[in-house]
Amino acid sequence: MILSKSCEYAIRAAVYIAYKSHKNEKAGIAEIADAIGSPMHFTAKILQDLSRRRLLSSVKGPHGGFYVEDDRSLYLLDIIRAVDGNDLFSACVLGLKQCSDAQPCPLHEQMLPIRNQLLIEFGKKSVNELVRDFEQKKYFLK
Amino acid sequence: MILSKSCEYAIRAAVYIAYKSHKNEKAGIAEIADAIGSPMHFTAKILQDLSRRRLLSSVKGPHGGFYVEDDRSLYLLDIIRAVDGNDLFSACVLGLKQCSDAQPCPLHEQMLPIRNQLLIEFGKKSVNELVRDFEQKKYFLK
DNA sequence: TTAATAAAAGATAAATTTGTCCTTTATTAA
DNA sequence: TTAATAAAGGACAAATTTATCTTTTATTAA
Repeated sequence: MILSKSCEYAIRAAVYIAYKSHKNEKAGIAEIADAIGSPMHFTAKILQDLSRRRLLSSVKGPHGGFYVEDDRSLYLLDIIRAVDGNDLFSACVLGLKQCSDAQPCPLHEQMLPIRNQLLIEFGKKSVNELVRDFEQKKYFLK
Repeated sequence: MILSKSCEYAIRAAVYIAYKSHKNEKAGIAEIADAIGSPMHFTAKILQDLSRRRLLSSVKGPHGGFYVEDDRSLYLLDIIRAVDGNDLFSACVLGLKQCSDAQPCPLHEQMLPIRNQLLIEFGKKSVNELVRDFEQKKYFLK
């Protein structure tokens, strides 16, 4: 799998949160988990982590919840890196420690353009863009 | 990570086994694990599975070990599918169950060419090709 | 100021992946 | 035919990922 389950939840939750923020509403964790079909407490942990990393914002208490400051500057790549790290874009596909541009594994060259493409697609895809698609009911989050 | 650890071991082991087969020798599991820097018994399980699936061959007893019938017809894609399944090439990147060509997720279109590229690269890369590189000491297996 | 609310945090557990060890079975060579 | 060898198979354990539940802390509205 390209992304971990945590990362999938993170992205889907971020889209839903941004969607709510668009309507000037915050999203509670129960609502989020329900909306994206994910385990609530597990999702909470992930979002709390994204909150700590300032990719999302949150407030406690009544009328509290998660929200995004600016979904235009929140890109999938940021979420992926925060949750799964950078391995998808840098770790050797064969698991060889020595593998590098200088001492490449036999798949290194072939993987480069693929990884770049992943970087490009995830890097240019903003949460805002996904929200617009979602608002037009182009897809579901679960 | 693109491939599981099991799958990484599988590919590296297959290359080493094919390399030995090239020299008309069989490879024992202790030797293989040593050559590719992997946990021996764990690697054994993986290879036994590949053996059952006829991607590799093996014989027990003295002068036994693993070998390949024809490394020219053994492609990385076969190994990857045997070990990790087809999810890398088909499962929705956001983990959405409903996602399909007919009802695509917002990343579906962008992922298609990337997945195709992966299919192409893994599909055209034979173990034999990696063995030739390995014999020319172009890279190491650990 | 208090009660209600909701995220944060902590502890625990289930599931999966990865890794280890021991016994059994098949094969070979002597 | 026997002893040695090496894969096959089974049971178990560690590590990681995924998931659940409870308590604590911060915030808000009344």
